[in-house]
Amino acid sequence: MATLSDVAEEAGVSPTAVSRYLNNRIELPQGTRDRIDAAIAKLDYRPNLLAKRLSTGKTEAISPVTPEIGNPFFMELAAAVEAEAERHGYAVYMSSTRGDRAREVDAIKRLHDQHVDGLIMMTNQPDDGTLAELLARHDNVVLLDEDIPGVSVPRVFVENEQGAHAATQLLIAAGHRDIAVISGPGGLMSVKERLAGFRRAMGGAGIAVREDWVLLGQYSREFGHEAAERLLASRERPSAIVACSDYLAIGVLQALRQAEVVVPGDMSLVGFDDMPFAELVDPPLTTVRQPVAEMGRLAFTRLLALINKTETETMTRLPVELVVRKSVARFEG
Amino acid sequence: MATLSDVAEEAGVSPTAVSRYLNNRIELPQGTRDRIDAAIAKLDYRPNLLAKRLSTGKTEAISPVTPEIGNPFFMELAAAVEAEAERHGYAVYMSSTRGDRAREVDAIKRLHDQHVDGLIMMTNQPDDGTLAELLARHDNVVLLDEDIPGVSVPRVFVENEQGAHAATQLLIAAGHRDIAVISGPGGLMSVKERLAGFRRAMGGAGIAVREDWVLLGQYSREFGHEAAERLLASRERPSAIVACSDYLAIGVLQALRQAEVVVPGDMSLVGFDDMPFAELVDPPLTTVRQPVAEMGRLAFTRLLALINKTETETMTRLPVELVVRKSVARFEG
DNA sequence: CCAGCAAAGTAAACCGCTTTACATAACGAA
DNA sequence: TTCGTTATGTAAAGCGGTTTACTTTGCTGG
Repeated sequence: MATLSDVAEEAGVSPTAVSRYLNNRIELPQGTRDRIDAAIAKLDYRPNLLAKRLSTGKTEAISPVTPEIGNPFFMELAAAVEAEAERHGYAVYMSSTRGDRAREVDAIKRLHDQHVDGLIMMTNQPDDGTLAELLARHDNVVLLDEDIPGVSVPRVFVENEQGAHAATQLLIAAGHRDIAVISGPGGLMSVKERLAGFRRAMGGAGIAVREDWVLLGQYSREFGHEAAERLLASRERPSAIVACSDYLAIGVLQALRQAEVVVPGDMSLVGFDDMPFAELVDPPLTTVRQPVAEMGRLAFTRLLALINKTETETMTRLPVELVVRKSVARFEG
Repeated sequence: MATLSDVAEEAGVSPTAVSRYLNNRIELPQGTRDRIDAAIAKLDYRPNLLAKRLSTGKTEAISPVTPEIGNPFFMELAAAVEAEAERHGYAVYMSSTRGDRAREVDAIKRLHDQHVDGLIMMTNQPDDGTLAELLARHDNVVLLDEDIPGVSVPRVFVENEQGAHAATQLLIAAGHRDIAVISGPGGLMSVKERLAGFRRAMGGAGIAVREDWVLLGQYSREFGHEAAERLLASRERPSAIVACSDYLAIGVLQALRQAEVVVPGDMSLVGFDDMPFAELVDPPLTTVRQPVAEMGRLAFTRLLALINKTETETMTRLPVELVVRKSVARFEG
């Protein structure tokens, strides 16, 4: 592998000249430039990024940290981040934490170790304070999709409250009054906000919320399944369910199918996220779409600003959109 | 950020001593060890990986290269690789090529740039020779899931032929004789092999393969849709379809639903891959499961062997498994 | 009493690049 | 002729580790 010095020697100049030339820090006459270019081509020189990084202290790389690789929502988000980062010449190193606190901590430390210039954190579990404390000591982090309370960094979220409100209103408008809601861990911002949106819609229609129909657990298929079974087991059944994540909705769908409850005939259902499979399931799922591409794009933009010290704290809320498919029917009392 | 020298000074020894101690290249008396440990703790020293890598030329990192982030199959594969790599203390940098030749080339060059010690390549388009030529000049690459003809590196594939054979036999055993097959780009090894399996099963049952029912295109939902429409438009319809990827199967399913062809009543369907959504669609898809976790694990193991120079070329075939769900029915002539 | 050896380190070069401060030559102006 | 500029570079010190080849010291055995 050719080095900078090899090129310099080949071109008959000093390594300094080559380095500065390549970084546009010097004006050289045409002749010299040609010789250097020729040497680079001849030797197939490619700068050693490691050395460059060590020397400059900049890595030109960022890392989206996602809880689950394999979760389509986070992957779409990460892909969006990647696309935008690439446009700006930044390398992207994806890392997944599998919802493991220790791995989240690792990711942050990796930033500290200069692996990357910045982090875009996504998480799906409530923080016990560990992350907040760690993040407080680091620069160049932006939070995406979910909050970590107590840290003051740029944040990119969606209108969770409005989304859940719209979803619930759709059900109410279809004549439903007995509506259950299934959501993730009570500690998460998104859970609280979506729940708030649900309550506001119910309140607005003058319907009392039955607290035994408010089921909080994990944002997982398994919990969706379990929650739906619990609802079916209760003496009075709701006629509609708001699932605060498409993962939950899928679980619900499975449980209902097993119980031979027809969606939307016997039970209406609306999800949240609009994951890629939402339109593939049976029936195609009515759900609240998050603007994934825009979220990723914006998160990177914020991070870049942070890296270049042109920004401190900001929080952005992106709008969501109700996507009506086939999982909601009119309630025929 | 504390450096090795800081630690050395604090402990009253030379940087060399600290370095060698940390890398287990020297035996030091208890007292010295304690002083170094104390200094490390006091200064919260963390080695600078960049410097370490520059110095040693080893990165202790690998990179799975996948065509599409967002494709659950590749993501599961990547996750499996990651899990195994982590067990061995290797960092994992995921990169996606979006099926773009230029980005595949980039990924290989990154290896050359010493970003990573090795690559696990996945691809989903036939190579025009570019990749083969590039790979021939590089060490430490292993191919996963799909072949790139003409390169001699370790490879981890599945029994494509057997899988398609089993799937087709299932249909034949259910009484079907008019069977169509939909697959990806004809240049891909997996396509050829799955097609071969299909033909062997048909031949074994003494059924002639109708070549106008052999539809090759892309491994995508769109092509699945298109191919299914083509089959429906033909005067004689098959009674069953072998889709050589679950992505294709999903597209087929959509087209059939639109045409109000009931699966499996009017048309039986079997997929390939067993992607996570396969059991979520309607009807749950009968498909051929690839042992994703084992594939990822093995690919990393091979790569590690390669890095440590303990292996040259090998090719492993992992068995697949037919997962019977609800998309196949008996043919009632 | 001293050669010889093990124990406990260390000096300095190196990995490949960047950057600051300085050098040399040529040229025009005073 | 001499001086100041400008154009065209260069030497050398980092960045933070690793590693090879030594050195020093103390002990042991003959």
